[in-house]
Amino acid sequence: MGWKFQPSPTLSLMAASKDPRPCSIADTLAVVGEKYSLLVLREVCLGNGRFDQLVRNIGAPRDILATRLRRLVDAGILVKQPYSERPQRFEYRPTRAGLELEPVLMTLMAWGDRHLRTDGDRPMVVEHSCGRALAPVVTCRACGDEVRHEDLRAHPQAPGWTVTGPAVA
Amino acid sequence: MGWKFQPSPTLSLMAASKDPRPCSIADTLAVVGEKYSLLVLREVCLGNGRFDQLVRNIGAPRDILATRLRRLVDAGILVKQPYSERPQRFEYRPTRAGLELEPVLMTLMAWGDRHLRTDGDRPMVVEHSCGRALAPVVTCRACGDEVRHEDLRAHPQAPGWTVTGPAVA
DNA sequence: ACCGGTGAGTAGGAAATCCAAACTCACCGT
DNA sequence: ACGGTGAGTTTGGATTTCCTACTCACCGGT
Repeated sequence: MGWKFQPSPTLSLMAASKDPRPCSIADTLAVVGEKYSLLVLREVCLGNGRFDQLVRNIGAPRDILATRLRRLVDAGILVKQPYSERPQRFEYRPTRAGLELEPVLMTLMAWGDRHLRTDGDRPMVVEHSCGRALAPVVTCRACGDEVRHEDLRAHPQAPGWTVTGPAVA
Repeated sequence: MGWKFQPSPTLSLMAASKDPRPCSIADTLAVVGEKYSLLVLREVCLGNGRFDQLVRNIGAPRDILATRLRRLVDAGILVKQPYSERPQRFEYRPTRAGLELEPVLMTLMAWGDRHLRTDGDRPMVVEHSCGRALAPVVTCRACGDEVRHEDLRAHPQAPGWTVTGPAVA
């Protein structure tokens, strides 16, 4: 992508460059929305954090991958840890903030499983500690109910928003 | 972005072009991972589905937006509905599949609110029908528990995967 | 000491995308 | 007739991406 960020961007600077609205979705995508970034996170969460592993597993060009890794480290989503001195070798690992993006990955995976695989074959099953295959559901922390579009109403807290009201095809 | 898709891609064709692994995360990102796509979905879920509204609210170039809209319609995430004949005017609305991506948006928003806004001011609050501000949590459908990294184990169902095992910084 | 191999990148130019502004086309209101 | 709106398309230049090759540091075997 190129979610527009400056040469030497403090995190706060680059986030709000183009989107006319203040929005945490846009800001988050400015950090992890570029091509490959979320796939990097997928690999790193699986424990495959070495540069060449990432190149092989993601299929990204090495230079782009290097750029993405720098960015994710800058954003506090990954850390670069040495796993061997002499020869110096590094491994990228998720920080706590990085791990908190894992639910996004799970939700994306679930959507893809449901809507993109008519054959019904999941290429990957994630097992939850309860013993079952994970089927992630987004719920409301307050009431515990599954979040459905009809139950949501948006309340802009800052100028720049117009909300016409929900409508579904 | 450019998540690599061919000139005249049937949905199934373009998904699996470069990623060496079969993966529903990658496949889903191939559909909605390009720049602006998820912001389009944000707007459309808010009911702001007209072309010029989208241009203004997202800040995307008109040609790119046109491309994204075509793609999202092709993918069955949006539909283009006339809201006036003579003059012909259209509005994009989410399909059911599109709405099922809303949890992804909520999760991204929550992450941004928590990690990108040190001031603590949310630019937008979504109210749930239970009366509280929505704090989305991803849970396991089977047991209802919140999904945490430590509780997950990946089981590849297809060749191409290596899972080193979880590790956190 | 030499040879080949691995990990982690960097360099350089071609190819694809993105962007902004201008342009189109159909219609409407006055 | 004139200006304005909605929904795009065109154009040409600025950025990004992509691909291949190269580097640099080190290791292990002979």
